[in-house]
Amino acid sequence: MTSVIEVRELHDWPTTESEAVSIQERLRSLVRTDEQPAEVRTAAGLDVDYRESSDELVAAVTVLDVATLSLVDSAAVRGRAEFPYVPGLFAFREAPALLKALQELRVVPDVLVCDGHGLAHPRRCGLACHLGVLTDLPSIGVGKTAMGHYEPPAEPRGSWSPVTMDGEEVGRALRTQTGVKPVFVSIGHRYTLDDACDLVLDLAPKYRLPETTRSADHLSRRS
DNA sequence: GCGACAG
DNA sequence: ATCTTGTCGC
Repeated sequence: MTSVIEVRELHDWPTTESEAVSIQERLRSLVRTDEQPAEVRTAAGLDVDYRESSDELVAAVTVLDVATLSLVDSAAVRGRAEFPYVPGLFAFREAPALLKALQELRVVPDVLVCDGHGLAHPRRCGLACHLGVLTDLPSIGVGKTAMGHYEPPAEPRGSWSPVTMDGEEVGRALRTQTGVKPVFVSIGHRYTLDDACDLVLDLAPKYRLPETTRSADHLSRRS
């Protein structure tokens, strides 16, 4: 059974934190920020649910039609966290199972909407960058809490403010619902920040989190 | 040296 | 991530 999504073998599995850091520095050099898909008709949501023992997990991917937010495809796989949770190395914990789930899809989504950050990361290589580079698919990160500094955006839906790290703009705090805490959007791979924010607003017409994330979260909990 | 630090 | 009550609103 061959996958429609090919996962590139760009690195060995790290044994230590310093090996993981080296891998991120190399993956970072492969991130493309100068491209944008001509047309984004479908978007994938990715999320992981942890079970007892905290290293048993279920990774879920859902693919939604952006115009209608209806479900086009989905996949869920059980797995095991292969790395401890270390801030900054989060991707090594969740990416393996998420990549397996992506390989079970029957359609190739136009963009991956990841539950975590992309360039808004100490080494500018968060989960969304890992998944984007390893699949070579466009990707963005949508985090629920900030990494970096920001001022709260204005109250109306659609308002945003820059998120900075080391004086550099790495993402945006985006208000998806008026009067509700913002989400934190950053680039993963082959996408622009302006378009990422437009996409997240399209995907979040009613709730704070995009429907991609919500549907993947629901699927992971039921699988 | 200490705090902060996605999920 | 997860542990947790009641409450408000559709």
